[in-house]
Amino acid sequence: MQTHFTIDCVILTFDEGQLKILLAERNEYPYKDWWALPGYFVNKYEEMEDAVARILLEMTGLKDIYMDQLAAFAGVKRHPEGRILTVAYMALVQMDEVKNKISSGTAYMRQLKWFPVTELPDLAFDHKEIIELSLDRLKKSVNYSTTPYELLPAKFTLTQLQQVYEALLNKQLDKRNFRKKINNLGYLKELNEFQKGVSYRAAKLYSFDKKKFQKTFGQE
Amino acid sequence: MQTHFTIDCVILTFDEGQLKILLAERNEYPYKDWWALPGYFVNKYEEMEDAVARILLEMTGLKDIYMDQLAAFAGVKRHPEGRILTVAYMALVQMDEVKNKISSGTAYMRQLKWFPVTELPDLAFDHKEIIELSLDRLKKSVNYSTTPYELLPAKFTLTQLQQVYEALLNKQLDKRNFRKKINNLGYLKELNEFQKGVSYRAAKLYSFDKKKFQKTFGQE
DNA sequence: ACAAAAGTGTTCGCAATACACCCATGG
DNA sequence: CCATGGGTGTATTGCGAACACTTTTGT
Repeated sequence: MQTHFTIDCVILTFDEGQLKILLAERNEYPYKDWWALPGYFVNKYEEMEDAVARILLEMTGLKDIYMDQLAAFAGVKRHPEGRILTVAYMALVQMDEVKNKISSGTAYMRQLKWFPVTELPDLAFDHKEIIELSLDRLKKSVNYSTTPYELLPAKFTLTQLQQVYEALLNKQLDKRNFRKKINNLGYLKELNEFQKGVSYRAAKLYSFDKKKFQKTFGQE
Repeated sequence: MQTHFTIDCVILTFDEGQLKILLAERNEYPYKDWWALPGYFVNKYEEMEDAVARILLEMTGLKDIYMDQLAAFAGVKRHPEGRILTVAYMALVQMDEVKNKISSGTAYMRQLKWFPVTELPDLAFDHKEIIELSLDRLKKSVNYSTTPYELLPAKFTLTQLQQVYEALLNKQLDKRNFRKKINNLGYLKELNEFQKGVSYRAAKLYSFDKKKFQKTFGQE
């Protein structure tokens, strides 16, 4: 009547025009040497939310990141020792904020690496399925949530925003239509600042006004 | 590192113009005499999906019903014996098909009863939260899924369909606009049959063409 | 001057909304 | 003949989709 209980973390970011996911190379059986989602066991007297934060920190070095529950996976045959129930959580992070903080503080994995979601390696357990579910969920959330802005730095160009949309929706968008739509959203602030360090016309920077978003959407 | 593991079932139907949920009166501590979602423990070597079907059958007498995973709930303090992780599943059923089959085959609960979701009793554990999550999820699915038709008998009137939409969305809809929209969906079949036993003009019956729905929506 | 990406408007069709009356039936 | 719900159309508005050229900047 009891089961082992783990948390797995789907950590996504946007980098080099692509959605990327953070994977760990396992250093333990089963699936030694395979790539897998960062995850570990929940402690006996630990609240699930606390476990999520702890495991995220131990496995990746990241903290203070909001994680959303995806689903529970509980195949009896997932692991030779018997059922391991895992609850998958998903987080969106900004590459700039995170890239120097990533570190695996555990011997249970050998290294961490970002993979474009379009070029995933073979994955341990049912982790491929978990990732696909998370991408599906994200796709549905693009137009109703803060999803795109969680993947971008605080100041971003409209082209970057469009690339995020395109990566999430997995299709190309028309530039003029996209910008028209974005203009009507009402929760983007046009800054008087421009992109730097590019060898072509610098784009204007925008920021996301979370308060306005919540007012117009009534929470989310 | 191990946890108790249960399944809880959110079973919804549409009856007397209202969304209703099937609840069980507990006959065991903790929360003896409280109303709760039908649910029970998963066996050690049992796949989660099998457990869902078994528990649904044992607790309610229902079988061959598709259940969708909602989420996992795992508060350490939910139960005096320590953590009980529960995975909540949701099903939509048609009252006509189901009303004579409902029976609790377990001493662990005293009776089963349908409650309008707008008039819930006090609930055991965090079951209120689970129900609210399921209603949220349903609301989002109304326009993109077969949700409304799973709650209705095979033949239904447009007014019934509108009532289902209204109950799910929790707001009133305009009759003419609703019917126009429904007409454009393309996956409803107008039958040459009429409502019976009403003391006013009988409404035409319609049926849901699942194949057409899947063709136009590409699965769901 | 060239390469690269920024930025910008119009037209069309569809879908959502608002809104009120007559019709058919059973009792 | 009356009560009850069934059934119907039009005008307006906003949004999504299609579509191509000029401007700015750094090198």
